Amino acid sequence: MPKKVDHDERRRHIAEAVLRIAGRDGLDAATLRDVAAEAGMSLGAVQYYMRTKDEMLRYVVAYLGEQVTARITAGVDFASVDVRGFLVSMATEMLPLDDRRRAERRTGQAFGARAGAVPELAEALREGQAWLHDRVADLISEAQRTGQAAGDLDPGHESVVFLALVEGLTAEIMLGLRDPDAALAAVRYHVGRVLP
Amino acid sequence: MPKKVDHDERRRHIAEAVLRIAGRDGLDAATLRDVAAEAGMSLGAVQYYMRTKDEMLRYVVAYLGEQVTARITAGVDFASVDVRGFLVSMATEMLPLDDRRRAERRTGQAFGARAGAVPELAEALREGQAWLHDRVADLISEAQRTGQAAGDLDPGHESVVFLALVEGLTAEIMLGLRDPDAALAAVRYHVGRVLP
Amino acid sequence: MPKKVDHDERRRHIAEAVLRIAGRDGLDAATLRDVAAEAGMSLGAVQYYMRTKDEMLRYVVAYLGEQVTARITAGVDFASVDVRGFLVSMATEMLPLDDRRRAERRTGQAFGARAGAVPELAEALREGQAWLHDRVADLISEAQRTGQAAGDLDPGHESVVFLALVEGLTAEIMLGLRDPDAALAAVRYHVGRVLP
Amino acid sequence: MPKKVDHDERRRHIAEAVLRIAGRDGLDAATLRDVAAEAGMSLGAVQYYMRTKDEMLRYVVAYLGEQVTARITAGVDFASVDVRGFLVSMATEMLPLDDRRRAERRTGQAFGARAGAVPELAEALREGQAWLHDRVADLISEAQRTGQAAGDLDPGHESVVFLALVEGLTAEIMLGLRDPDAALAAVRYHVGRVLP
DNA sequence: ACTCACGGGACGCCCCGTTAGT
DNA sequence: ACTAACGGGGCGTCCCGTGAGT
Repeated sequence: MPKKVDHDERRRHIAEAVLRIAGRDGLDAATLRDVAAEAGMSLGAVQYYMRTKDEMLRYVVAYLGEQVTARITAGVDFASVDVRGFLVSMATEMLPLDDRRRAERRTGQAFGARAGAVPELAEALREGQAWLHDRVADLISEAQRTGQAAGDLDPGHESVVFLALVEGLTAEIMLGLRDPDAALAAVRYHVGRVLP
Repeated sequence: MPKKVDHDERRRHIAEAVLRIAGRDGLDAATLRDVAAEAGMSLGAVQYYMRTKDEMLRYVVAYLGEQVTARITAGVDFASVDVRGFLVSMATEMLPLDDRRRAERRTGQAFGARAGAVPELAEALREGQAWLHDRVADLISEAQRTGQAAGDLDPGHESVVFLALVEGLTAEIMLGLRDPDAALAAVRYHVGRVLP
Repeated sequence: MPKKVDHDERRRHIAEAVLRIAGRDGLDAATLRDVAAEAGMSLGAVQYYMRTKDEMLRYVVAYLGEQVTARITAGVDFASVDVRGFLVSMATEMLPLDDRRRAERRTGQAFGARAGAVPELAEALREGQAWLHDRVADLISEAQRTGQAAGDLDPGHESVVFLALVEGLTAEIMLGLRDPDAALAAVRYHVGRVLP
Repeated sequence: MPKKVDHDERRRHIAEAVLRIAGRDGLDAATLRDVAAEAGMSLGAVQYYMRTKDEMLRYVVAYLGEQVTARITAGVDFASVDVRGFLVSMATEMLPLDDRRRAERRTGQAFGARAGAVPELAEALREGQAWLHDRVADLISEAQRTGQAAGDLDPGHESVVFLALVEGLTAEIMLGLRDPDAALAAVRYHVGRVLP
């Protein structure tokens, strides 16, 4: 009976190490060697679980996607009747307001920049985004039915605008162009105007 | 004085080469050697004009900023009374709707991702953004004075929202999450609601 | 544990390659690539054992020191009562009288020249020299006790003079200013006058 | 009538710059660029006077030789009847007891180390050394005639020993193995024993 | 007499991937 | 399941020499 190891647990462990490094020094600094060191294992071991660096990166995007959607769906109550509050708390979950989320977003952006060269990386992101879009659009429709929103709103467009707004603010925060509080205020302002 | 050469012309020439490469294969592919090849000159020559890769990158960000602002200010009429049209055409200039702009934005995003690790790179980006913000806010105030916009709008917040929206849509287009026409439609929709 | 290799054996192997190159074409010619070629291994392998060129150089100085002291202590009998013979054979071991020793001294001098710019290199040299000094001084004291040397000799000064003499002759031989036989004759003459 | 320039004056100016750099950071740091900067002229100008780096180095050795012999012969009185005092003051002139001499010797040693690879560099050094040897030997013979020295001294050997001693002490001082005062004391001790 | 522009050739460092070996 | 040893390739930097141009 050989030493049994939970392969996926090891993989997640490695992914976390990547996230920590990428959040600290940028994704470029995530050398296999450094990842191994950060994960407290040998270079060979890392390569045993992820045969190549590219495979590791792909795993990390997938892992990242899971994490993020899990967090978003966990923090908010989709059945809520308070659509306004819902959207604001959703934005709160998505914006890089603490270190953990900063690291995630930082890594996410790095992947985004790299996605042009490695197209398959984008796939995972696409799915999550589409799912979110539908969620938000549904909610706005719901709000119209319950009278929380004006009837002439276009749920699809509003959803696009809302998500792009959060995305854009995220990017700006990451660059230090916008401070987190101002970003949150902008979200509240926008939501307030859409759903008075 | 011997063979006089327009240094800044050479620098721009190199920057264009960087932009071409980065737009095609990502900023990571912008090796000094490849840049030299793309620019049709020797590695030594490139380094004669940009002593260091970092210096080159800094030059490219600055150059990129100039280009973008130049394009925006050129395509639109600041004295225009049609604020709505103005904002839409501004967004049209900023979104990656053609190859040239795709390449620019791609590079811009890559710089953004790198700015976390090389903080000084962020500075140039910051300035451009601040300038844009003020421009947009001013215009909205103007629109309020001429009655094009409702008096209860907050120009500052609206400016933040508008720019973040464009930024976010840009990112989504780049990732293939959103198609360009949908993005443009979303902008039109948003502007239409703010300035009816 | 996999393919076990005697690390220190490999390091010595590399050091020997450095010595060969430095003895032939000067220490400046000891490029990592050339060292690898001379050692019959890949550049990557060399760097696996010496992470940095500086580390390599430091190892070589240490190795050189060991070699020289080993040779000196091996060739002579410290318990010998013939102090005169001892000093002469010591000088014989130190002077660059054959190719091997020429190479060693050549490298040693190169390190000396470099030690000004890289102070930490000097440390290893210092130790060896101090050790030699004490050895010689002790022996002269011993000679005084056994009546082989005049009582008014100052062992410390004599030791300094003796070692500097050998050092100086070495330098002169290396430059072709003095031929080896003349140097040896000068040593014999000097020792003969001090210990008649 | 073209701008007349004293070519040799310029060359000396450059050589001084080399000496300053080499004395400060080692001869390896004497890049053409750095030399030009140190000399306060353009890289092209330096290369106009010394077509190649090798030529520059050769000039510097020659210049160094002149300087050193000039200093030695200037500081001492060859006609002196006090041979003991003469030798001590000669050593005083040769040992690296102040910054200027340290720099000179440092450079000299660097050239020595390089002389193996560039044999022609050694030639200049050889001549000076031979001349010194004869001078010292003559003086010791003179001392024997005037009764200052024992008759059984071998002037040739004593000269070799004396010069090698100074040379060796110089090297040791440069490495920080010996402090200058101790070196001077050793010289005095040695001379005192040879010429009581 | 002096300069600018340029070419080309290293060099040290770093990193990834693979395989022989437990 | 995990590791040590290695190969090979590439990147940024630096530096020297040359020659066209005042």
